[in-house]
Amino acid sequence: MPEMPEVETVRRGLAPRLSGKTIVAVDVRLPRLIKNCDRETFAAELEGAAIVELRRAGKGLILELSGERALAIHLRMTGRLYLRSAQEEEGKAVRIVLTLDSGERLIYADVRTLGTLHLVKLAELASVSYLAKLGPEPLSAAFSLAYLRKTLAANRGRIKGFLLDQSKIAGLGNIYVDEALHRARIHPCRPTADVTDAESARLFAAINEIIQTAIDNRGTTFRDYVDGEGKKGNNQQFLAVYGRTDEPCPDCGTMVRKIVAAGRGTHFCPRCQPETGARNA
DNA sequence: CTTGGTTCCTGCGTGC
DNA sequence: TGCACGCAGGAACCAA
Repeated sequence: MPEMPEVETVRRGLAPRLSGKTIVAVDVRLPRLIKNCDRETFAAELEGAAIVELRRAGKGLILELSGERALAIHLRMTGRLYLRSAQEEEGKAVRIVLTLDSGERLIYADVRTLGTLHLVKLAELASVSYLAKLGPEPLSAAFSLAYLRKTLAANRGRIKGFLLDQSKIAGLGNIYVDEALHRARIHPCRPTADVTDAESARLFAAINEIIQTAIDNRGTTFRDYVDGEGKKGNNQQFLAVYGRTDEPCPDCGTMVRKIVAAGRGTHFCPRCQPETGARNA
């Protein structure tokens, strides 16, 4: 499940290897992944296009092309974007292949086929729904403690759903939300409006630390994620609660519990993250 | 306006 | 050993 650190790792790996190359052939094997045009238009517009750069916005990848075009790619759950030489095997569940003038192939693979591709004019990138309403990103200047406090106070839901909402904070997904809440010692079902100043300060630091560590470790491979070279991440060994149901909390030894919150599997330590939140005040 | 529930999709783990 | 079933979850969509 690629979140911001995984998508950023893919971007960093691929960007220097894609810049300046030209797409010479397009092989669309699953057209339904292309959301805003048919496969013929997709192929016709991409063939001959040069790659200017690869950018990222939240969990989205944006391949900026010559001719004021852009290809927006969202990996969703099991999407993979990686480069293969002409000789290498293409891998499994390959859905779209872009062959470059170097002979390399930029491969989009996706087991569960929930990923999306939008080919748009550069000026119309904001019309891609998931790019239109992104909040500030962790580690950016726009993501400040003041912003977090103000937005938490204005929201009426619970903290787990709030942190998953890309319009509030861009780039967090289920793994890093659980990890950040654990580090901040906040119960996932806590109403956002009840979060104290001390807790919001802990949460602010936790989000930035968790995301920075995950980027440093080239992302978390829980099941499917691989980087632009097809390699797994290293961050999974540093997870405290995600995927560790009934294992001891690394901080206190209490067994990690799993519940459903905001419709997602949610992992937390009942001792470090008590329901009231008053214990650590 | 907000927020919660449902749906999409397929491989894998579980249990009988 | 084989098979049915539930689960994984980001975002669109709909309903209240």
